[in-house]
Amino acid sequence: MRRGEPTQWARPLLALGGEMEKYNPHAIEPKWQRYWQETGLMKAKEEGKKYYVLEMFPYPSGDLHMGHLKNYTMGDALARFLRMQGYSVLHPMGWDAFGLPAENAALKFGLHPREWTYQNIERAKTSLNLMGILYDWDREVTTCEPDYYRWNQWFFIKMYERGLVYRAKAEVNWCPKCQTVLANEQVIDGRCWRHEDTLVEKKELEQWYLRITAYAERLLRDLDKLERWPERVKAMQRAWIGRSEGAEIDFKVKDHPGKAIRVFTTRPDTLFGATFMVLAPEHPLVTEITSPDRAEAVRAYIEATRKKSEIERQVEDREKTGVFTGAYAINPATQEAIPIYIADYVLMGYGTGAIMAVPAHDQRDFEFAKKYDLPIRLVIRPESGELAEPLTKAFEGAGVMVNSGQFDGLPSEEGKKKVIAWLEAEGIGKGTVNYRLRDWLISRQRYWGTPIPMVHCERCGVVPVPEEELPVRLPEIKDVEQIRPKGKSPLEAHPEFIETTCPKCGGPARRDPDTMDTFVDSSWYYLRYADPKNARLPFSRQQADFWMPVDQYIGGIEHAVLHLLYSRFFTKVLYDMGLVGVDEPFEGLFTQGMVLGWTDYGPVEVEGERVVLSEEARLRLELEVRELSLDTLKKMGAELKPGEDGKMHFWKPAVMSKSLGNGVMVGPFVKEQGADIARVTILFAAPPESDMVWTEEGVSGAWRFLNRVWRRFQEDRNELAEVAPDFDPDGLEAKERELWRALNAAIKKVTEDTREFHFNTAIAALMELLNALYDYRKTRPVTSVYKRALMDFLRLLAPFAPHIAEELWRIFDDASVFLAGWPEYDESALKVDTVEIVVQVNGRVRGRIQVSAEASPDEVKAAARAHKNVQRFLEGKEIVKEVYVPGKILNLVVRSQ
RNA sequence: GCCGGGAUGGCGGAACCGGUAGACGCAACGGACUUAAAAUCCGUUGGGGGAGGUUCCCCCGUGCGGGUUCGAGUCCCGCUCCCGGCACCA
Repeated sequence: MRRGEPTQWARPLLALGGEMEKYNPHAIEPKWQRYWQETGLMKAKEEGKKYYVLEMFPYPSGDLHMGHLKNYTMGDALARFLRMQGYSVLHPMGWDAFGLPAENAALKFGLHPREWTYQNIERAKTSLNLMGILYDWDREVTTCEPDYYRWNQWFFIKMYERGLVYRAKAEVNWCPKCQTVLANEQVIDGRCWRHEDTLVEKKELEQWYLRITAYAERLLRDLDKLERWPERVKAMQRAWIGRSEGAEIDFKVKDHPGKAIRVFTTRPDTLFGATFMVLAPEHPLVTEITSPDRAEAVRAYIEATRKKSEIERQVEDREKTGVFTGAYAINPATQEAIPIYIADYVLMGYGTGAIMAVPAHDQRDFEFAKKYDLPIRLVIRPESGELAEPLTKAFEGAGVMVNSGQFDGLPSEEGKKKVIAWLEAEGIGKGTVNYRLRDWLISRQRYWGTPIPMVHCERCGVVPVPEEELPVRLPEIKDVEQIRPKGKSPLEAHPEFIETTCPKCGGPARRDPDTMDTFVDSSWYYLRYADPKNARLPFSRQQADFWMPVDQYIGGIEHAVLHLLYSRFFTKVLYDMGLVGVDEPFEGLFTQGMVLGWTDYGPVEVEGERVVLSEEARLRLELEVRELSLDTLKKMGAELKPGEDGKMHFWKPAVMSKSLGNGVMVGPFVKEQGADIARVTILFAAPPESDMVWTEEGVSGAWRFLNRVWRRFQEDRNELAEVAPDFDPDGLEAKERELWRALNAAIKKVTEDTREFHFNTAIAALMELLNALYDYRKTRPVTSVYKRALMDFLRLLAPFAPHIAEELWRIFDDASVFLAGWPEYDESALKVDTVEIVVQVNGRVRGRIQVSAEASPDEVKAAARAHKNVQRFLEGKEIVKEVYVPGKILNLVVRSQ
């Protein structure tokens, strides 16, 4: 029965009579967890061949569920595997401890954000330990500690000195829920990245920026170096950086001598077709050039634009609107006066905030021209054929230039270059590259973050805090009310913090009241792990050089253009500063799928083929309709199952989350089932990169597998003591040889699959080997090969189910299985005496023959022709071709005689 | 619209470089054990058909339509649908 109650997966452990010990994870797991910590199994040492395994560090949110643990489980399996292979492994963990939830919780419970954070860290750590996930805790990094955030401040000042930090007044994104500004990357579809339901507002504020745009080209270009990154993450970063090549062209404004408007275009070849110009309503020149008779209309339009949300402005297929400013620009190619409009389809945030409109060759301009009856001039014709005029839509493709004076007849690609050369010669434009990427706004009007180490002095202006005075500590709070967001920085309310003296002139000055975006914290934490206790520097070059880059980074896709872009930027800056020797932080990136849980969406009534949703179910599913067909239900991946009340409910897998209440919590699960079972369930259910549904059936499968492992060893325990695992592979009898081959095949498969992150197939290979071990023991006694196979099996199992492997390893050895090395396979053992050759006639399987592995092609062909069923298909035919793939297949191509 | 990734049994998924499609697991069914159930063990399981003493044979089958090849889940061309990202970006 699949039920909602928390004991759904409770199941009694194997109860067998007699002297055999039953598999009891609860009895063995805590013991080994303590043992690994005490013996320092995962202590990283700077010696030998290094491998840096890292999972994205979490925001500490307390008790963890299986959805949180997937990437840590994978990282742990990989780290243990590499450790056994003899690598010097760095596998650290830390906490992205600054941020809003701590403040919100503080306000809700009247608890200091620090206390709340540290309580959560303790609980999260407990969950990780319960799962047997091992870290080098000596390297733990917690970003809310002054020892850590002082280096955020240090980097900020260093970047300031290099011109990479600046303060600017601009229209910024404001989240009314967070009560703070956000960076561009943190606005998703016009909404706050933390609050899907909250539209971001625009505010004009003076804020701190990091000049990430200075690195746009390198951030884009170096993506090509990242061979072990998923294509889609690279695609997302490329799209975000948004490079486009074109030209900037100055258009003089008629009757405004000396005034010019610069536009950006990717199609300089269409310059002769520019019949009007459009400015973004926010463009700074708008008020200057607007003629008095148009002033009122222009003012009204600007006002209307400002009221529209970003969302409204971005809706596709919205009818173009705009107003004429009364001013004219001079097309530098044709010398024609062309009207200047303002329209909200031109955005101030891209290019120069102004465009030359070429209605014949840009669909947006075309629509605008149609609506306002502006001239449409064809300046590109297709390579072949003619365009029928009047046009019904813009021709945006490449072609040949026409109506373009001296450029007529040039192919448009070549024309672009020629027009740019002409513009440059005339001094009225130049070829440029434009990026969509904007500078990173890092000021936040919140308490729980890194104070910005800047001082505002009336006499000296903005002055950085001297290095030796770092860290600038957050002021202590006496009352949580002091951190309540009021639309400006809570730190403003702390005079003992704000009021200071100017480092330059010693006069009275004020500290900057904002804190940094927490993405600054996570942009370099992986470097701190290399040297976490350094009090002199963020990390030593030497230690960083030993461990960097991160060889395998594991995390969610949601950070594709947030954390992963910021971290690449930071690493490049640090590289330029000579602090690290690598300019890319993460050599390999793996984005894991999510964990879904079966979720009860509420009761339904079934009426024949139709399912009538209750109000509760309809609301929770966010559906408009009241009923569904059984077919639709199936397509949604949903099922009808009883809920806790015994009535029919609508169930569907959904991402595990606190709000849906569908998370399988680590603590209770491990207590009732065990950590190894949880680990195998997670790793076996689906390929690691895909989403997996956590099911009771999956748990049963893992439980049965580990139980079978346990029993195999327990049943043979006594006999195993009697034999040594040494033998001559050439002296084995048939059944032994088969087992020996199966063992070596498994070693090969598990080794390769684990290295390539195919944990599901690695575990499948272990299951196959276990089946072979059972099969062998049906008819044969405990022998040396068998013992060897059992020992190697445990070593192969250890990364995935470490506790049971460590426990059973004690049958053979007093030392840890993780110090026993990784088994190597013997290629010669994979050979078989006889092979099965598939015999095809005209590509269709007609028989299988057993031949010696050394059989010559002629022998195989003879044997194939002798095969009874094959003969049937050869009868009366002539063999015209024989294709033989040694050891695999023989295809006889025949034709009727 | 553009970009990226997919589509294989009842289900999750395997299949190296083009060479036995469906590994491994789940579910289901049949049997053994048991007073009974659970657990465990053994067997069957892509669809259809045929012969039959263990077993064997034929046809169809990897989203759809073509192609290349002795041979295609895999390569090529043209589609459909699904998931994700971007999207008035000049």
